[in-house]
Amino acid sequence: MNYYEVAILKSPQENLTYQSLDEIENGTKVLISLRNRKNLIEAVVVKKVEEPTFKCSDIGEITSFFYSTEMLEIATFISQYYVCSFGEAISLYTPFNKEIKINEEQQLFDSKIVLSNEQEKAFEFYLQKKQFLLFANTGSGKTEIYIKAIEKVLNEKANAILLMPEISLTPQMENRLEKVFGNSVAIWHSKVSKKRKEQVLEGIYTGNIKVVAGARSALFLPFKNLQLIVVDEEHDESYKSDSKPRYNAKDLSIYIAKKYNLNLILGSATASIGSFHKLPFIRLKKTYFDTSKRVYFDNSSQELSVAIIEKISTTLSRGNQVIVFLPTRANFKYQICTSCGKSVECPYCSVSMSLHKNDLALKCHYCGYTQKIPDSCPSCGNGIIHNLRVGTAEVEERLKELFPQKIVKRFDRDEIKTDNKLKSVLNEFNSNKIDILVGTQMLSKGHDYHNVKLAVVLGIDSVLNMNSYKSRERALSLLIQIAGRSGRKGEGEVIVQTQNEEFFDYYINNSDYEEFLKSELEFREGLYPPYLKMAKIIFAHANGLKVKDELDRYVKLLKQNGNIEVVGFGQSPIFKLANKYRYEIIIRSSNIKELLKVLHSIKSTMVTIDMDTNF
DNA sequence: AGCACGCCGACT
DNA sequence: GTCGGCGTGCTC
Repeated sequence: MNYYEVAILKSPQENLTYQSLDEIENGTKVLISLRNRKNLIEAVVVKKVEEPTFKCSDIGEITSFFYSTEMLEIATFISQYYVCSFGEAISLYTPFNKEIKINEEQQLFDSKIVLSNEQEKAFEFYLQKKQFLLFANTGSGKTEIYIKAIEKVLNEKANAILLMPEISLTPQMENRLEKVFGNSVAIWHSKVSKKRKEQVLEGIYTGNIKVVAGARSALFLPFKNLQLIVVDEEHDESYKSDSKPRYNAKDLSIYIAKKYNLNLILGSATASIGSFHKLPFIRLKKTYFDTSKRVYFDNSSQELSVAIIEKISTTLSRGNQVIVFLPTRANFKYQICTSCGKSVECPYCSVSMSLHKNDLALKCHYCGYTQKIPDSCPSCGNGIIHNLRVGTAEVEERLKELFPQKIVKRFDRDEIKTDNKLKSVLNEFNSNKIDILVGTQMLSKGHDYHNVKLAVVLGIDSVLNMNSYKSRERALSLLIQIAGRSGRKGEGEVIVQTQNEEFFDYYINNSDYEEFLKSELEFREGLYPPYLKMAKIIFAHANGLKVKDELDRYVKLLKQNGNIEVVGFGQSPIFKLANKYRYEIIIRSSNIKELLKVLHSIKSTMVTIDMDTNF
C-alpha cells in the first residue's frame, strides 16, 4: 500500500493522508471522499509519505490532470507568503492534461516592427538584464518593446504571458497582438466565456496558443515552456487580488521570474515605488510625436469653475475634444443633511450611499442595496439632503447645459457595462462623434485618444487626502496617467482643480516622476514598504461583541510580540459590510520571517489575513 | 469551505 | 411531538 499527502482543492483545511495501491506521481489530480461529504472531491497529491498511525481512506480516482513541479513550488510559496492553505493556493492553477498531445510544429513570427534608437536601447537593456522595469512615458512606445520581446521568445519555441489590468477595457492591445501573432495569441480574463476558455485551454495544451494576454489569472495557465512575463501598467493596484488567496500578480511575477530565471518586463509611465526599488530600470522619455504639454492649476472649490469652463469652451471651439476626470462614480459621493450633517447610510454596510439620478435612487457601492431618495433627512427628520462632492453624472449634466450644441458622454462603470459598449464609445470618441467624455479611473487606463487637447482633472485632492501612506503616490500617478491622455499627437493641455498646487506643480512642471520616487523612498525608509512589510488582519463576524472581543484578544497578544509592531487597530473603514461587523489590525516588521510566523499563528475563523495590503 | 450534528423555538 | 433555524466543529 502507498500513502500520499493530499491537498484538497479550494479548501482552507490542512493536507490529509490517503492510501492507494497505485504508484501516483506528485502533482496528480485525484478524486477522494471526505467523511462528511456525499460527492467525491478534487485533490492533489503533494508527496508520498510513510504509513501513518491513523487509518486512511482510499483515493477514489486518478485523473489525467496534473500540476507541474513549478506549480507546486509556487503554490507552496503563495500559501506561505499570502497565508492560506496549500489547497487554496494550488487551486489558482489550471492543471496540465496528460491526454492531449503537443503539436511540435515550429512557427516563426515577424512583427516587422522597427524600433527607434531609444526603444532599441531599452531592448538591449532587456537582453542584458533579463528582468527590468521599463519606466516609459505615455506615447514612448512600450508596446513595440513588449511585442519584440514576445516575438523573440516565441521564435525560440517558448511561451509568453502579458498581464494587463482590466484587459477587457483595452481592445486596442488585442488588435495589435493579433496582427503579429494571429491565432497564436489568446485573451484571458474573467469575462471570457466558458466555451472560449475551453478553446483557449485546448490551444495551450496542444501548443497552438503560445502567448496569452490577460488579467491576473493568466499567470496560472499551463504553459509548457514559459520564458517571458510582461506586466503592463505595473503600477496598477488591481494586480492585487481581494479574495483568498490575496496574492499580487505583479509581485508574484517578480518572484517567479527571479526563481526560474525567466525574462520579465514591468512597464509603466508612473513606475511603482516597489518595482523602482527592486529592479534595474531604463527610462524612455521621448515620445513619437513632439508633444508639448501645459498643465494649469485651478484652486476653486466649485464643481466647474469659470476658468475651467472657459478652457473647455476654447478647446471645443477649435474643434478639439475634452476629457473630464473625476475619482468618484455616481453623481455624488455623499449625501449630507443641511441641518444635522448626517449622511444617508446603507443599512447593511456602514458607508454613505450614492445618488443615481436616472433611477431616482440611492445605491450602496459595496452591496448594491438601493432605496428611494428620501424627501427629508432620515436622521433628524427636518433637514434636506444636500449633495457633497460631485460625480460623473452630475458633471455630465452640467456640461450638457453649458454646451447644448456639443455631444457629452459618460465613461464609467455605470455607463460602460459590456465590451461592445466600450468599443462603440471609444470608436465614437475617436471618430469625433463625441466632444466631451466624462469619466472615472476608466478614462486613465491606457486608451489612445487621438484628438484630445484638454484633460480636466477634478477631485484629485480627495485622492491625495486619503488616509494612506500611498496617497501621494496614488494621486500623482493618477494625475500623470490622465494627463497622458491629452495631446498624444501635438499640443495638449491639462487643468487640475486642486488646493495642493505646490505638490503637483513641483513634480509635474519643475521635476519629474523619477525625482518623486526618490523622495518618496526617503520618506518611507524605516516606516513603510518597500523597506518593511505590512499586513492587515481583518476580523469579521455578524456578532459585533464577539468580534470586538476577538480583536482585543489579538491586539493584546500581538503587542507582546517584540518582533513585530502593531501600527494601529480599530473599526474597518467600512465598519459593517454584508451584515458583518469588521475590525482590523495593521502590523509591520522589517523581519519578514517573524511577520509571517505571527500571521501563520493566528487561528481564528473570524480572521482574514491580507499581506501587502493596498492601504 | 462544505457539511452534519445538535440544541432551541413554532407549527400540522 | 417534529420541522428547521444557524452556532459549532470536523474533515485522513
